[in-house]
Amino acid sequence: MKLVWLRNDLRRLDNPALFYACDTQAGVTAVVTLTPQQWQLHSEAPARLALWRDQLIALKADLAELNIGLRVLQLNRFDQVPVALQQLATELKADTVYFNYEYPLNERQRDRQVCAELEAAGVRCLGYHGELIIPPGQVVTGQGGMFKVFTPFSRAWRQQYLQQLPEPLGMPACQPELTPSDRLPDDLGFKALAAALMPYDSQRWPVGETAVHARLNDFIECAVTDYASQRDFPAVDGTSRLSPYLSIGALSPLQCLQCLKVESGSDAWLDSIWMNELIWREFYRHLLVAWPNMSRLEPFRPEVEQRISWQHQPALFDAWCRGETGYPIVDAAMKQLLTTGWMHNRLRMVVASFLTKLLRVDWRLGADFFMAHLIDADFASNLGGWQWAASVGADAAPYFRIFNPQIQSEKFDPDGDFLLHWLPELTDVPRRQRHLPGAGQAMGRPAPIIEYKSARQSALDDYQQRS
DNA sequence: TGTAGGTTCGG
DNA sequence: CGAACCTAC
Repeated sequence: MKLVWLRNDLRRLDNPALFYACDTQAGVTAVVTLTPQQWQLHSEAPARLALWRDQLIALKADLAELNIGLRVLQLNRFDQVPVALQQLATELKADTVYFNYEYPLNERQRDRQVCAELEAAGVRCLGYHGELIIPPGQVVTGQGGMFKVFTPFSRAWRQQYLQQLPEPLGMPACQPELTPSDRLPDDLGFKALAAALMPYDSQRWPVGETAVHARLNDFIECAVTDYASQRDFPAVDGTSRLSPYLSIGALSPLQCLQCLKVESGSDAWLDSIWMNELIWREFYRHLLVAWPNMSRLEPFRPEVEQRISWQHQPALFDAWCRGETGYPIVDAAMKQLLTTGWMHNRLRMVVASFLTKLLRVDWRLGADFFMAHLIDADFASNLGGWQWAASVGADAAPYFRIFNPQIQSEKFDPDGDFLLHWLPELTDVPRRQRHLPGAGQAMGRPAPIIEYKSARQSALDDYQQRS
């Protein structure tokens, strides 16, 4: 018997752990570990957990077609996982546990402890890099170190990719006999965890193999060519909207790239801007592995952060969290996040720049807030993005890159469609004035919590200061 | 994956 | 007077 420990890899196709477990036809049981207390410590977003649950429910049925049963271990913290898995392996007489690596420090430590426990009990542990296209450590500089800048990393990454030409794995082999699942209600026992979950728009984020692959194909066939011109407009559905699926592993990045490559029918996919987004994801994961302090919330460039005096003003942070800064584009973006669990990528940059540069609130608070709310929350990409915005990351934005919320709004939501959708109070404000800080105050919108010009100047003075 | 403030050029 | 371009932050 083989055990497959599923985590954020809820898919049958191109799942190395699952594929190789099924290879031997020795009988396979899948297992998940529920650790609500750990989720809380990690600020796991309730919408993301609900998506994960629903994808797991769909996957359970798909696994049954391969004669693979599902066991659910109800635990609390990571430190309870080793013994629980060892006991299950013993009960099922499993000789091997398969899983796909996760890269944050706590997860890696958990996996090390699990493997130690299992191996002490005579059970083999096999890990795979199913979450990445190219495994960590395989894209390095001439000196053998990790790239600190994206562009050369991207060049080396493409070279590596063309050399190896990895192909996604197919459907795992069907097992001789259905292994028994836990007897669980239809919701797999998640009812007890209701407090940790939040409903999300299941029309926008359908789960299950068919729906997820339909979404991928639809994007690649219809939208990827317009991606470069459309992706920056929050009122337009111009992004792939695949990130939640990548986050829970309903899709692998290799499947995304393969789909792009096959559909393009030429070498055009090599120039696709969208491919860059997949490579950014690889970049930040490689970085997380090469540099453990990233998991500990250390900035990549402490010498820059040292110059910054974070303002500890809870009232300002709270106003940002609630979407009541008085800056329409910032507030509309935050309301989109609070209501739907998702925020358009351009707006993530706008609100992150606003929080770190204009309010000068520590980027860690923003990063934690995003983790707690985003349906596509991703530890590595989130840290990378926030450090980028705060100018303390690898290949960070220059410190003087400060977004002007009003200009961003006028440029990327020229008709104010996005603003109106989330801030209907602005309906009667003349079109041109909707972008202004303080717009709609007569209709109950908040006054601006900071004055842009002076806040920008303070940030410049702060970041610029010689040490 | 920026902005401000300048200059130049054409209508 | 605005668009286009340049440069420092």
